[in-house]
Amino acid sequence: MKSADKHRKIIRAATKVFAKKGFFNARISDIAKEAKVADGTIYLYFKNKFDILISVFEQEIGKLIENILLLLENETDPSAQLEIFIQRHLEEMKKNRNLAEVIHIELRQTNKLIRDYRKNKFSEYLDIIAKIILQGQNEGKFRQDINPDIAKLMLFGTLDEISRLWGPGSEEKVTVEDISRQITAIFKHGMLH
Amino acid sequence: MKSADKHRKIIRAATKVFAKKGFFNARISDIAKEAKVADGTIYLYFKNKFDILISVFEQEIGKLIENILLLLENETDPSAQLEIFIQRHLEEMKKNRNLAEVIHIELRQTNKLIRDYRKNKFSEYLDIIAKIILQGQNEGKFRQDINPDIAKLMLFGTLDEISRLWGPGSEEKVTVEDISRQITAIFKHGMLH
DNA sequence: ACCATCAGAATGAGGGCTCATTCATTTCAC
DNA sequence: GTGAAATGAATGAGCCCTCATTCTGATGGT
Repeated sequence: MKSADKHRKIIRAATKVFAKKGFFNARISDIAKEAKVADGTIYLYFKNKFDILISVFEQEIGKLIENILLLLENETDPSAQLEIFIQRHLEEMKKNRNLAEVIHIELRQTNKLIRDYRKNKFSEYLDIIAKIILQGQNEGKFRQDINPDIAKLMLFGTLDEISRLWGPGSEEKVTVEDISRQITAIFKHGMLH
Repeated sequence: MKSADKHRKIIRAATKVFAKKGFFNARISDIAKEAKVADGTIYLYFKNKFDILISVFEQEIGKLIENILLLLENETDPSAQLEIFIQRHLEEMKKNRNLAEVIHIELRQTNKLIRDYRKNKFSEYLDIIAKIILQGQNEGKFRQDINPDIAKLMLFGTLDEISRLWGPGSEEKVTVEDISRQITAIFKHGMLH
């Protein structure tokens, strides 16, 4: 039986290998070895190397989207929702470094190839932010002159860059809470006195 | 004579090719063809393919640093300096898409390889931001509880993500001025009313 | 002015290696 | 016993870099 279990096992292995070596330096045999299957087996579950990357991303970001949406349900204030989003994203990136690396490096490296795909799953993630901001504007809590589509990119860019703090070769002891607080503060109130 | 001219020519060609295809998909022969030299000639000027990337990055970001520092000299107010930085960065990325792509993709893709280098040249760029913020704090204009090293990452992350708006496959008509104004506003005053 | 000599710049064909992918064979589940 | 699943050795396409060779133009001897 082609098991969903094995499918997952390969994805998990691939995430690890991609994170460690980058897509282009990752060998199929590395992934196979990590997943404890034969090279050929991978091709029973995936079309090609690139298809593995897509699947990794879909799987991981999908889980994150679900998780965040669930958390947001219990909170109606857009300002608080923003804080939740920020904290949850950073938490996940700190915990799941492999995902952070894959988003950080691979999402960009393969930008040109992945674009169509990105239009689906990744923008779904970004749109969570945009919706929160729009909601805030409708409730008169956020400034009207902000373009949610710009702001969502600002926030994601911020988070993505910040999450490198927990990447390899960083001795940072900064906590997610501290950073979340700071980012949230700047986004809400700005840097000026 | 090994001419500096040819060196530049190869760098220019490489920038173009890297931007278009990404580092790993760029062929030495592509670069050679674009530069109108023989494949072998490239190895008279560069150690290897990766060395070309380093040089491209060094060259381009170096010019940008010089240029921005010059502009900042004429302005003492940190708040205005921030605005200048933001606008100049985005202007450059819009004008010089090749550089934008190289920063965007390669800086990340080759993160692991380039790290030593990054500690030098790239952080020099980031430190311009940090210094402005510190200055603002010393003058009592920016909030004291902001960590300049976090804020610099926020701003760079923001700008880097935003500059994708002018990347290939975007029909955006947004102007640099509009976006600069918006980003500056959020950074200074935040999103709340 | 002319040519011989030469240093070193430029060339580009192809060696040699690295993988992504395939497929003949084996193993396994029922 | 049969067909699906798994295997991993074999394949071959692709490309970085080398190096034997050619080209260029500067120098100096006559």
